Amino acid sequence: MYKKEISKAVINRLPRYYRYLGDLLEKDVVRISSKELSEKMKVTASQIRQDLNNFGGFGQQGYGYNVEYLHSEIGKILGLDTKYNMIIIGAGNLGLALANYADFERRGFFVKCIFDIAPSLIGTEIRGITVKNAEEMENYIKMNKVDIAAVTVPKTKAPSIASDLAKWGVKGIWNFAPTDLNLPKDVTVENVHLAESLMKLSYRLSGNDIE
Amino acid sequence: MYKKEISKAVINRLPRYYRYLGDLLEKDVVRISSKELSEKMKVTASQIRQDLNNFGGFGQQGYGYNVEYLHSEIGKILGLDTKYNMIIIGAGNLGLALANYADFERRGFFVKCIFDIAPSLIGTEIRGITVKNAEEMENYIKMNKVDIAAVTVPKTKAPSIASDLAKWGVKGIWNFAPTDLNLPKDVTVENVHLAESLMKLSYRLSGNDIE
DNA sequence: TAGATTGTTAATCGATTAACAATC
DNA sequence: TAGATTGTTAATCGATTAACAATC
Repeated sequence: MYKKEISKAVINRLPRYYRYLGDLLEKDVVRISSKELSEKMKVTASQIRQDLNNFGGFGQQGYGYNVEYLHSEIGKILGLDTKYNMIIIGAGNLGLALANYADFERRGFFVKCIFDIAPSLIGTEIRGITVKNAEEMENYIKMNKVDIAAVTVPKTKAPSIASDLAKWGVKGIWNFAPTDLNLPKDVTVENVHLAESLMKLSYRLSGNDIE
Repeated sequence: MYKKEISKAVINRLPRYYRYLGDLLEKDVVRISSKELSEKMKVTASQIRQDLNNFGGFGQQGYGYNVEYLHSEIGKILGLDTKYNMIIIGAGNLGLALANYADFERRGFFVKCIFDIAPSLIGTEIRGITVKNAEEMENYIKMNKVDIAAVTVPKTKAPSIASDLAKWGVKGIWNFAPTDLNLPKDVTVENVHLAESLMKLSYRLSGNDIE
């Protein structure tokens, strides 16, 4: 079956729709029109309808969208109906921050363990998640299903660790190191480049932005 | 003087150019052509030249670009020739991770202090940065120049804290809370939505992506 | 000078918005 | 039924790529 390729711009917006619909759900809102949602989200109603119709007709003429249904459907599109096993490489503050963020579990992302090389950290525990010796990583990955590895190691170490992860079968890399990872194309890399985010803020503060 | 508005897509790419040029600089590369750079970065040479020419002609026909000069010019465009005073709101793991990331200082972002409400954290120190009582925040901001506030507090508290920050004169908010902040338009908000980043990864892993 | 590579214009491609017929 | 709002096509807008004259 031919599947029309969905543009990256659309995908990037889906999590935000999901978040707004989740918030509405919590407020027990039952239905919402693209117009109302567009006003809350500060986008055009047209864009919302276009985006959603990439995946199917989730609404009803004259009524709008059922919040709970749409929320759940977008969740499925995003793959949030699946459980993912995640490991964290690097038990620095960032690694620990991710391990501590219990909210990921609510979305189906389960942190199974953390790997580090520092003897002082190995064996410690955080929210029941053990810090293991990085030397055990290969074996662990081969013996357990690991869907996602969050890489929070220094820039210099990230590329080789990522290659290893890919070699050992990890298909999803959540990369926090300030470098690009060139991996086989069956491996998905999602980057979080904090320094670059801060530079964008800096640009807009600096007055080089529209005056 | 009329200044052509620079598209957001271009701005988003600048930090990445800056990073690649910084890496080249460290390797003592003196010159680079748009073609070579495009191959490294996996973009088109045309795009690089278009992007740069939004800001002026940094290159030289027949030669290419001087790495050091271009790096420095992009740094200026991004406002990295300025010093920014930053505070962090929330001394959780994420707040501490940011405080610990000394690399920001190299780019001109100086973390002056952290604010929290937990008595157990107040008064502690990290890399010489003190955790202060959140009640002192208003006074601190009014007495000191604070350019950027990194908000790493829970979703429920973020909007009101951000409003306060704006009211007290902070013009740059680096928001890590999973919510949108609606602030006066003279306040710049840069969001880091980790959960949304993870959902994008999930989407691509889930097989809803192009098969 | 000849070769290389930019800066820039023109062509293409894709994404967003507008409009409206379909229909609940 | 009449009104509302979707799904979808068409129009517009913007961003990317291609091409090439300018020039180092």
